[in-house]
Amino acid sequence: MRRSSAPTLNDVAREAGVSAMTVSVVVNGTGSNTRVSEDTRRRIHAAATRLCYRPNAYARGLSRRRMDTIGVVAVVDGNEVNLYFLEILNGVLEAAAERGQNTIVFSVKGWQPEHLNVTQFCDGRADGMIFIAPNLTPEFAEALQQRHLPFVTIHHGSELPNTVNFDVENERGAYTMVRHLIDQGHRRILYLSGDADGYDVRQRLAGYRRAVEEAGLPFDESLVFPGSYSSNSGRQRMTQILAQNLFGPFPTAIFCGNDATALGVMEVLTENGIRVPEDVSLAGFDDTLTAQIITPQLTTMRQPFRHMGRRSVEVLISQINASRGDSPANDFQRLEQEEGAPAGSAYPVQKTPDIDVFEVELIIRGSVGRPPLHPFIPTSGK
Amino acid sequence: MRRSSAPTLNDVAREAGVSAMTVSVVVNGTGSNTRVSEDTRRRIHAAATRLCYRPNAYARGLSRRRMDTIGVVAVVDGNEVNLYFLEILNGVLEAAAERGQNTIVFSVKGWQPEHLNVTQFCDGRADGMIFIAPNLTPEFAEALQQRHLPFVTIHHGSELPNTVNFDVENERGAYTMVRHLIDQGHRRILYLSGDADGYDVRQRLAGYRRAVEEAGLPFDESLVFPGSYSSNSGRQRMTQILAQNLFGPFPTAIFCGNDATALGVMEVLTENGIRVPEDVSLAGFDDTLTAQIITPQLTTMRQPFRHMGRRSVEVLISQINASRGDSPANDFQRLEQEEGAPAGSAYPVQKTPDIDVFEVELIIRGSVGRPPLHPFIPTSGK
DNA sequence: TTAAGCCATTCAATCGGTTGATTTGATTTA
DNA sequence: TAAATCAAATCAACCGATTGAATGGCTTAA
Repeated sequence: MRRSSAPTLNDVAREAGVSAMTVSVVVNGTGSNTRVSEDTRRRIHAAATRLCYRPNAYARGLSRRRMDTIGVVAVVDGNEVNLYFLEILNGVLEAAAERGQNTIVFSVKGWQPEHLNVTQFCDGRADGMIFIAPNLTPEFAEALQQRHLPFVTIHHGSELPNTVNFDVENERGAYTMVRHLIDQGHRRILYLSGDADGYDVRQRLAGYRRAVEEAGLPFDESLVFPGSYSSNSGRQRMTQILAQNLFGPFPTAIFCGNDATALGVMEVLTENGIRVPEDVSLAGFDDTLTAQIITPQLTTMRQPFRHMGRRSVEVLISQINASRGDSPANDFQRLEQEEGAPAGSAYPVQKTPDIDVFEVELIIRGSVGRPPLHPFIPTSGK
Repeated sequence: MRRSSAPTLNDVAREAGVSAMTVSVVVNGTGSNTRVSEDTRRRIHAAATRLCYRPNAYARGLSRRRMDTIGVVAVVDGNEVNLYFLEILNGVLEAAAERGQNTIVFSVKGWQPEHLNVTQFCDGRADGMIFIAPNLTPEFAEALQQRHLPFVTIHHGSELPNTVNFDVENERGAYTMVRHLIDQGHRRILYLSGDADGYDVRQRLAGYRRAVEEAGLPFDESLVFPGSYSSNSGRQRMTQILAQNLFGPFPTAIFCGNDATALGVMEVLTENGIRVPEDVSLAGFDDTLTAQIITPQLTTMRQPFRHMGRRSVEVLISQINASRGDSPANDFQRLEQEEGAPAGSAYPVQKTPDIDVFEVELIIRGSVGRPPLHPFIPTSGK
């Protein structure tokens, strides 16, 4: 019984009156110089078009031992969507498509190490992996390396041996923001930080501290509230802070470790009739899309998410290429992306990228102003 | 030269001192009853664990002729990210993972029909496709069907032959919202609609009209502004409206065809010192995450995005199963998802889903209030 | 004792391609 | 005219699995 679905190499061969191998050669442009006569080539192309032939990606990948596919690990985690994940993913999708690479999204429930079974990424589906904001153990990284699966990380929490990680200037970012707040006249700056054992969290805290101390202000630990980088966490902590009036005079500015937190804080402030920035200034970190949507718009540090996604693809691909010794691309891929790069040059092959720390940019919007003459006094919930 | 990377079936077989076929049988639990002796089984499992064996997904897919993978088409389109896409994708990822299905995201630059090359989805990578908010021509759908590639659409713009489409009650949604506005006392309701030739756009407009006419108000076409469903479009049109003062008395309420538009409108209103909802009420449609983030929070119609994503996976899978006659799942998949469903029951196989129109829900928040006593009078830009 | 039956395992073909080596036949060179 | 050269196409093995049919050893019934 003939298969009902897609036409195969053999169907095309039959249709064109040649053998399957010839078709393969034509389709892939292998040794395109003189191997196949112009006439045959035309016949085959005609047959392929007539049958709407498309090579089976998996069969091809199997024999070539390369899938031209990169994997991205997505966290499916409760209900809160990580906005920045989408922005990075966008960059990844774009860059991958430009290079004729496919993208496959692996979904993982939560980033707890126990959920991260190395082998689930090692089934040949992807030539390499991008882990976004993961919580990988060194053992995990080692296991991947042992399986010869190239990978890069974005926003990885700590340093991993022999691993390319893309991150931003966390310390300088936080420093710059706090410096900005201080320049505006703020002296008591609350800091809603992230999970205490995160790498970036520590870096940003360090930036906060440096800015404060550099300005000759005391570093007051009671102004720092660790939590998680989510709007929920921001909401909870802010509520608690207002209710319990945990410290002396109310701060004139609140710096949040990321935008999501700031959004949660903003909600609570608004609910309590505390105006931003008249009563208290608010700053975030990330510049996710929502930052410019809320009112007032959020002053924040911009992370070049899309760019990071793109860059991680580039580096990953060169890593993949380095781990074998060949060049990519074939007729079909080329055909489908005429636009874009000249496509003549091979990809740069470089072991280690020169850039893996991206600059952040201070985005000044309406949520930060000068401190009020008389700092806000919460009506204690007590 | 031995391959450096992943161990294969043969490696395991050698390690366990049996043939590859036996390993295959053990690994897949095929005819698990009595075919393989307990002892051999144990030896094989041991060997597999020792070698960290994981079956190559593609080789397996090739011989099985099923990849256990569903494809989702993502639009990589300029800079504006479709928030709702992520929300649907989340549901898809979740539901797919629960069923041991993988998800592969295809990226397409824009939804113009000319970008939609049918064959790009027909390379065997996915067993079926989910198209989100596509602009598919009937020819395209037909081509897919001809290639026997099961697919479903979400928010498809028009009716396609023999195609399952998931959508929401567009007409009733718009009707309900406008009704709500009228109930609040509004009489002049501006409607910022979407692209005129969209299906849902027409439906929502119909709902708007019905509500207006049912209330005995005249349907005034000069109050309807078509555009695109983006925040940019909302910004532009609102700016224009304010500048040109295009109609008589300023409306007391603005209904936007989707949340993104409403966000753009909100920005412009705020910039111009027009207060929401004191001066004008504002309503959206979608209930994306941002709706509850902005201040004031947006009154909107909730679409069950995640649920739609989940449901589309279910239906797609049953369509895939129907298009062959078999049952899915294997040892590895089962092993990796112990939690979740009892996994005992087969998937329901049904040709046509009974539900493909989802209910929307009126979410009342702060952006809608009673109309002002004296409607706002814009200071004409002229 | 022999045929039948059952277990446990292996054979061999297949999925849809790729690729280095090889065949075929025509043309050129010695 | 035989040998060497070269273009055009094919052979056959392989990628890593799956699967229906076949094998061999052993037990049980006739």
